[in-house]
Amino acid sequence: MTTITARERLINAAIEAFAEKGFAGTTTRDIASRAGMSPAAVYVHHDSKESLLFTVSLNGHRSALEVITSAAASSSEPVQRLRAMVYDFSLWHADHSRVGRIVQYEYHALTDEHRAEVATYRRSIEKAMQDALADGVDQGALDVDDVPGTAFSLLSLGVDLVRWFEPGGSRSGHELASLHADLAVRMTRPT
Amino acid sequence: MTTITARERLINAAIEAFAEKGFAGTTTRDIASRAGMSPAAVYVHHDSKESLLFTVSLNGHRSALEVITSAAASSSEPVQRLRAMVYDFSLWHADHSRVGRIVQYEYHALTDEHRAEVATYRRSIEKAMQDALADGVDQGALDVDDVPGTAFSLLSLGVDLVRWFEPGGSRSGHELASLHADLAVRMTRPT
DNA sequence: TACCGCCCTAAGCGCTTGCTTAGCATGCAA
DNA sequence: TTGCATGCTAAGCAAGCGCTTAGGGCGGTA
Repeated sequence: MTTITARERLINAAIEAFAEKGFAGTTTRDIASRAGMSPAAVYVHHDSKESLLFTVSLNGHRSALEVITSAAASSSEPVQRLRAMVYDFSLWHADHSRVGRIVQYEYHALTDEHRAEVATYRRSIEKAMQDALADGVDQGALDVDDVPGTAFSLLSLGVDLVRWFEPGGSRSGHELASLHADLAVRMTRPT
Repeated sequence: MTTITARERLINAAIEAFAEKGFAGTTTRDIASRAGMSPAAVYVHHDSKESLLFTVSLNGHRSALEVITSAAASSSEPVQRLRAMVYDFSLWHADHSRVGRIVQYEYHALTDEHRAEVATYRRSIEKAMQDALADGVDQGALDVDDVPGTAFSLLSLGVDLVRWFEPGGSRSGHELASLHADLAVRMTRPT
């Protein structure tokens, strides 16, 4: 059986609140009441509002990196691998649009130290996509003029989902992930 | 000669502040001091903090719509027109990354009435891109499976620039706009 | 000199903020 | 029964918030 600790309940409450109102627009009282606790309870389990943000952001970055890394390892055939990476990365952003919104839009609200720590994950994500494109070009399976720029653009498609995606909307996460994967193949298809 | 009124100075200060710290994270005292005025001066020229945001957001939406509309009118040849639209839209987001950030990320901070007003501009922008793709398909010059989805994805490339673009960075707005235009052509190229 | 209209500010009001402090209830060990 | 650790809260502090009020300074007209 899974027990949710008070600490985790507060983290889940913070995810809801930060995604809905932004970090600066969220009060610690709001987080506490979403978790069904008193305002002081936040500080029993967490150091500060910013450390709650860091926890959410760090977990989110780790999760996103893991998704794209395991997609990269799923195949050695360049087109199939690219498909899997774009599909899974976009699907992650649809399935975790609230965490994703915090990861992307509250990045600047982290302290300098915390932002630096999280930045290493971002670079790893970019590198994974660049490596997949470069390898595909080397193997002659993909045609890409600007590897870093194309890699960044492919990630942008997924990241931008968090700006507007809502579960239950007119398009499912799977549909959007398929669309992005198709576009990725078109973008890198040899003539 | 161009005179900048106190009202405009406050708007420019608000653009700086909102883009840097977000709407909720910005104080009216910060806006006033950036404009070299006292805190009370904000309310001499503007009704509220939110009405300042609305002014910035509305101007930004109008400007972006104008850019993509005139690009759409620049050519009747589908590939050239698509290139122009993607290029200009992305370049606008690079050149106006601070206003663009406010337009995109503070959309939810508007009042319901103001958000509804601004939403009409967003729909017009999406429609312009969809129409350009649909017309290109009709003329047989473009191959697009999912017109609304592809249109949205092309706009995403430009919009996502505001998340990270800084003038003086490693890539210029023109370089990024060229990249996006190239990718757009690849995405819609017939086999 | 007297007056007006325009811009702007000093001061502050009522409220909310992140966070702290002091202490209470519960359960377990001896 | 006593002692103590654990997990929480009531109350509140200093600071900062959006916004208002009352009035000062100044250029132009007469």
